[in-house]
Amino acid sequence: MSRWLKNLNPEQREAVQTITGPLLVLAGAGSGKTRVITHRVAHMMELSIDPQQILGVTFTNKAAAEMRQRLTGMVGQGASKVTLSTFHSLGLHILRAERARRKRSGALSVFDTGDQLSCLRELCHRIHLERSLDLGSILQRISAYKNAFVEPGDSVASEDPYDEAATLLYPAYQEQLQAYSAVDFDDLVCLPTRMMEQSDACRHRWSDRFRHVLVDEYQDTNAAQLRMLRAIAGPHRNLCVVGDDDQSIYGWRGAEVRNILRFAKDFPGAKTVTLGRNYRSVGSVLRLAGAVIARNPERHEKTLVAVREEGTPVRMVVTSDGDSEARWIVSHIREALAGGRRGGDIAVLYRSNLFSRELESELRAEGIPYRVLGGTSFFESKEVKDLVAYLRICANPADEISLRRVINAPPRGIGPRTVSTLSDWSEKHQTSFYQALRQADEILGGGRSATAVAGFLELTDRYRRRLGQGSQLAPAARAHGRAPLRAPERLPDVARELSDELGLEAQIRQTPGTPQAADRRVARVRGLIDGMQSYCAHAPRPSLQEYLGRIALSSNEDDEPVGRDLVTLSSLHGAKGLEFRLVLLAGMEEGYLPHERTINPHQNDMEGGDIAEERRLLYVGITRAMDELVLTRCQERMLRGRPQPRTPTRFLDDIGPELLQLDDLTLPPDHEQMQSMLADLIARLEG
DNA sequence: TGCTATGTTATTTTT
DNA sequence: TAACATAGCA
Repeated sequence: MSRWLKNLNPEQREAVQTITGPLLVLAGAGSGKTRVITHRVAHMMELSIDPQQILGVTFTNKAAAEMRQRLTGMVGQGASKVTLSTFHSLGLHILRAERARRKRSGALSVFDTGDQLSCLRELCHRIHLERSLDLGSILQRISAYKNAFVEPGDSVASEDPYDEAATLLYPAYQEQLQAYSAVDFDDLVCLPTRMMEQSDACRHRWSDRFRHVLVDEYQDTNAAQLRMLRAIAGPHRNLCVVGDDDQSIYGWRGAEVRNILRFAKDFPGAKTVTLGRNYRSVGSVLRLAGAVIARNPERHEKTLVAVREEGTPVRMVVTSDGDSEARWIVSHIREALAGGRRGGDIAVLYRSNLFSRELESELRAEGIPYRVLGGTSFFESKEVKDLVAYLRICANPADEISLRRVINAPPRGIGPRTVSTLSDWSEKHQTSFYQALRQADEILGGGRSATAVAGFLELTDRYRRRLGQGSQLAPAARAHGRAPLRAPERLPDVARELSDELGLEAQIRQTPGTPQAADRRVARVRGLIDGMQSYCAHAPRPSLQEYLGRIALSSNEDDEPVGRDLVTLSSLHGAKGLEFRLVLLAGMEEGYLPHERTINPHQNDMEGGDIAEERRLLYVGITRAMDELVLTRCQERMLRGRPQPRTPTRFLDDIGPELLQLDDLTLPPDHEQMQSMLADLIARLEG
């Protein structure tokens, strides 16, 4: 027997052993999902399957890195031959490879949401579209069109003003991206998929390259991702997907629970393996989870069986207001720490990141070290984006969004007037904004701003050359061998000098705000450069192109060191895939879970709120707990500066005292409690 | 050009 | 309440 089949339960072994044909692994929370994936890959390698032909797809870099680490621990360096990547970096890889084949080697900018919004804002401005429309809602619709493979220009019949705006803007937006040599996150999945669907040769290149495909968190895939998988795995059908429909919490982002519910229909002959034993949580936690999720319709029917002991009962603690709730949570954490629990074993989870503030100040006051998952990402901070924009301009001068972003940052006398003159000219002459900058002198008729533009171009040209990015701008020179490219200098050195020349740090210190805030921002700039340093040290063939693609697709938590003693604060979404000895779920109230906006959706929200998804969110939260779970809620909470009465979440209606031990701190203590308090007091006085 | 005053609006956010 | 954006003013 292959050594990777030992120490697995029968279902896990079944999943690991099934290596050909479509396979659906329904992996309930805590049922050893990652174990199955890594063992399955190791087992395949044991059977002499070429690791280079194995592809593992995840949603986050973190998950991919974790999987790589576990696999390396099992099979050693052979693990590095397996492709473990996110959907988006896989898409970028395919896109680049296919473009290289077609001799289109120019750079690509990867637009994040901020870049997309800037692009849309510019378009709306240009066509004088009503400014009152919320751009995010339009973008959401464009994203939905893309993922449904609606072509730009296809009409979508709808009366909804947002649908109309999106239909109008979608073609213009897509044209704009093309002109910028840019792709957005959706394109990273859709464009390679379309290439594979339209060309048998292309499709077979990739399905031959990856003859075994595994997908993690399949319940979170959207329609385009399904099509991508179909293209790659269609020919050989060696597709194993792992997921749990009960943990689908990204429907609002286009994830289709349907994908996992209908896997057997999409891939006929698929085998299904259900992992139903939970190794994570004590019985009391698991029974509550089961009771909560059982009331959702449309799911793969399954009951998780506890392997562990019953444990202590789950508590519901009720306090009078938000303040006392936060205080109670922190005091409970303090007790747990005093009782020997490590900070790293404790998490407080909440529906909305807003909640972290109250907890943070309370934790700080108590001197308890913590970390906050989520929030604004490192790469979304202004100072980092600015410096990155310069690098993006070096790699891709067509990237108008980056050009506009920093053309006057730091201020160099190129105001909005100048920018719009140049922009109008480029539009009128059907050329790029960059070309307009090149001809600024004639367009503006000389003058101060023309000189400033020339200075800006001189600066970016100089750094572009230093980074060895000049080739696409001067192909002729290269062909004649007249200007041999100097070996590019090291990226971090150049970036540091760029930052110095721009005076970024001095500028940060000048902008209003506390000195600590300025310190943090300066530290982020330095952190960015340090990141380049370590990228250049570790990447096999470092390049500016690759580096930019990487940071565009990376989140802040990717290589964050995890302190063993830090209490974790996280949104329920951010906690998926994690586990903690002690979990506190805060704000178990109507309007908060389910969220107000799910109960009463805005009229510009794309689809009605999905209450079932909110229930799954609670389920995800509950199932993070290993040993102890405490739910909290309060009776009145400050909302938008006003105190609001709060009622308990509907998801815990009819859940009996055998599942949930109610602890209402707003009631006067009863006789028994009074006695124990007195006993405590006496003991303390005597001790 | 840059600052201040005022108004507006509050999810979740793997990439 | 607090953060952010925009408008209007100096």
